[in-house]
Order: sequence, then structure tokens, then C-alpha cells
Amino acid sequence: MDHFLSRIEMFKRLTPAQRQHLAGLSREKRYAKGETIFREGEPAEAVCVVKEGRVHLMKFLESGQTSTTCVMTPGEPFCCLPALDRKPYPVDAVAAVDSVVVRIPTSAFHEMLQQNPSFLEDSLCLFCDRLRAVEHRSCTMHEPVERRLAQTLLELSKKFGTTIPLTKHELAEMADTTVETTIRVLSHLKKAGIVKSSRGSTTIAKPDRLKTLAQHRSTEY
Amino acid sequence: MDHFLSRIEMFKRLTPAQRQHLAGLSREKRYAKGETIFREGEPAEAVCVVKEGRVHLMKFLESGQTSTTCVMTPGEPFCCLPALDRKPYPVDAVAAVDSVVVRIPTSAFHEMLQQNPSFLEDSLCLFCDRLRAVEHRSCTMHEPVERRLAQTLLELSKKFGTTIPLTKHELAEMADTTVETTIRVLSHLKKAGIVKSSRGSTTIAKPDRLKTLAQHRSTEY
DNA sequence: ACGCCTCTATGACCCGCATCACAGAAGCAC
DNA sequence: GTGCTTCTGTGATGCGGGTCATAGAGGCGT
Repeated sequence: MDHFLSRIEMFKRLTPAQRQHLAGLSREKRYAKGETIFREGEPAEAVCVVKEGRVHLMKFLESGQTSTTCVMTPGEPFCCLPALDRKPYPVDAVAAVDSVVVRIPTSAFHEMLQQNPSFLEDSLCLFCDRLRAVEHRSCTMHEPVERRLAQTLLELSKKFGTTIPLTKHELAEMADTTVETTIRVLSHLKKAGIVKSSRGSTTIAKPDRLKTLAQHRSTEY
Repeated sequence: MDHFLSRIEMFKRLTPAQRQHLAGLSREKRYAKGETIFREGEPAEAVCVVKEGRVHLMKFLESGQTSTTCVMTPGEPFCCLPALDRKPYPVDAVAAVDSVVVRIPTSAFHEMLQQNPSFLEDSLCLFCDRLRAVEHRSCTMHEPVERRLAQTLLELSKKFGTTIPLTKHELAEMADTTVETTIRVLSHLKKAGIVKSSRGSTTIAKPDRLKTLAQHRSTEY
């Protein structure tokens, strides 16, 4: 029985029986583009895994601006944090395109953490990585937009490869800036031959140049 | 034998024998004001606990600006993260004033996590809290300075009470802004009677007003 | 006492980027 | 096809806050 979960990195260390158990308790659900999967502050009923589509984790600030903290692609679990500390969801999750999500009850996930130490250990390392990433992100927030955008693109290219299938608006929300500025910076980079841009996607042409931009401030293009 | 560690929240769930064990392996070290305890990227030899003084965790960015992510006061352990995933320190730690730090070897701490499940559970929750806090911080980074400063002050007041013994420069590094701007905003707040300010410290006079500022944008003072 | 240094404070300037306004282009519904 | 919507693109304007310059004030060492 080759269930979807068995192909997911995070669940590799579970025994087949344990995976089977989780699979039995989990439910698939389909979400239309723009639909909210859960909201920040809601009690966390389920740990979710993207099966198809794309899910964005976002924060909505009182000031009205919204910030996308993470883009989840097929195979990636999200919001395991509440499964550890039993607190509410820390972000909103929204289907960025039509998506299918596997929902594992938090309680079942939590049991599994307690039963299987190596699963716990793996999960911990994932969380640690996430903490490090967020900490880094919070510090780069005040760097100039160009650099933030470069970092965002490089980050996304780890998931999508050189062609990143996000609109300029979505990129803007990830880099915490506006659509206009994003477009302006990208057209700059396009003129310099560093990226190519088309409707709904951006491709990185010269990763090295982009990496340079992500670190140092360069005056010349 | 009432060792220092027994009075620390994080180690409450250890057995006296286990605390004794850790205490036996740990070493106290004194750091002068401004002295670096460890640097980002160094292998994490020790989990540290502040015994006296004040330790700042900071990030030094390529752009030259430095950001203080956390202020640790006596009784608080810091940088337990590397003890979980065995990766290098994620930040610099600097003694903000003359300080005494208890250093517990990472390996001993790690052993303890594996031996004592309830200790592990507690640590995890602390760690989850931190992740939530950092995630929140990373999102508020783009709010106007006034709000960031208000949040910073409120955050610090949880540790220090109404009087916060930090210089304007230190506040600035926490709110990710400059000394000048910090002083200007604070003098604003001072005129409005919300805070009082003196050399090396700032006291919150009207916490409620400050909380309002931390959330909404107010035009009138 | 004196010099030195850190901290606080205030004004002038300026630039990055958000905001607003507008418009063409591509896709989709019907 | 026509209309509607989303996405992309560009210019004008304005403001927040960083940067620079300058200076008084309080501490500390000697």
C-alpha cells in the first residue's frame, strides 16, 4: 500500500504501520484558489500536507498589509508547530491556486511524536531549520528592497527551480514590498539580463549575479 | 545543595540528581562589558545561562547594521537551539554589561534531553514560543518606527518591569532603527506623558497608551 | 581639578520606496 | 466577438526615517 504519506520526507522514519495508522485517520480536502484553509488563532485541529497545488502561509497585520511568510508546494507539511505545543495556528493558510491538502488530526500526529523518538528528532531538526530561517528573515527585513527580492527569488528557486510561477503581486508579498516596486526592480534586473519575466512567472537567468545582489549592495547593473 | 540551576524555570523538571550532574559539568565564566561570549557560526560547545548581568543576542549583517534580537537577563538560558540540532550558534552573544554566565556543555544538555522526556517537552514549548515570537517580530519589522519601539518597550517591560535599564542606542538596535530616531520618538512619547526617560533608562508611565500605539496608528498624541 | 568618552538631544538634508493615478496586455466568461 | 478582471508597467508626488553635523550633559579615570 503506497500511500501518499510514504513519499514525504518528514514521515520517512515512521514504520509502515505507523504511516498506515496516520493515513487511516487523515482526510483529503480540496480548496479552491483563494480559499482559506485555516486562520491564525484558530485551534489547530490538523497538521496539513500539500498534495497538489500551492499553499501560502500569511500574516495579516492590523495595519492592513499582508505578508506571505512561506510558500508550500506538494509534499511539504505545514504548521506542525501547534502539534508540538498544542497552541493555535500562528498564521493564516490560503490556497494560492486550486489545491488538495491532506489533513492529519493534530492528536494523532502528537501521539506519533511521542511513540517514535526518531520521528520526534527529525521533526525537531525541521523546526530548528525553520527557526533559523525565520530569524534570518527577520533581520534582512530592513535591507533594501532589491536585496530582499533577490533573496526571495533565490529562496523560491530552491522549490521551483529557475522558473518561479508566482505573480509579481505574490513576490511582493513575500519580499514585504508593493507590486509597483517589485515590478520596477524586476524590470531593472531584466534589463541587466539577470532575470526574465513574463505574466505569472519569473525565471532566473543568472543565479550568480542574483546571489551577489542578495548579499552585497551593487550600484552598477 | 541548592545550586543555581535549581532555581531556573527550564530545569525545574529535572531530577535533583540530573541537575547535580549538569551542575558538576558546567562552568561559570565572567565577561566584561562588551565582551563577546560566542559568535554566529561557531560550533556550539555550550548552552549558556545568565547568572548575573545582561547578555544581548545579536545579528551582524553584511550591510553593517547590527540588530539585537533578544535581551537575556539573570536566570534565562540562551541558545538551546544548537543543543537540539547540533548546528552552530545562530547569533552572536555579547555581554551588555559585566556579566557572569554558566556554561553547560552542549553534549550534556543533549543527553539530558534524551533521558528526560518531560524536560524535552518543556524545552520544546519554550522553543515553540520563541519561534512564534520571532515570526511575529519578522512581520512587524515593516511597521512604522513608533509602533516597533512601543512593542519593544512593552516586550522589555515583561523582563524589567516599568523601568527599562537600556540606553537609547540599545533600544534602537532592538527596534531596528537609529539612535536619533529612537530619541526623537521617545521625546515625543515623553511630551505626551507616556514614558519618562533618563540617562540609561526609560520608564513606561502609561502602559495602556503604549499598548494602543503598539497596535494602531495614532495621529494625535 | 581636568580631559575623555558615552549618552542624549536637535536641526538640516535627502533618498528609498509607498502611494496614487492611469493604461495597456493577457486571459476568461458568456 | 464584447466585457470584465487580473496582471503588468510607468510616471508623479510625498513622506518616513536614515544620515550627517553639532553640541550639551553626565560619568569615570587619573
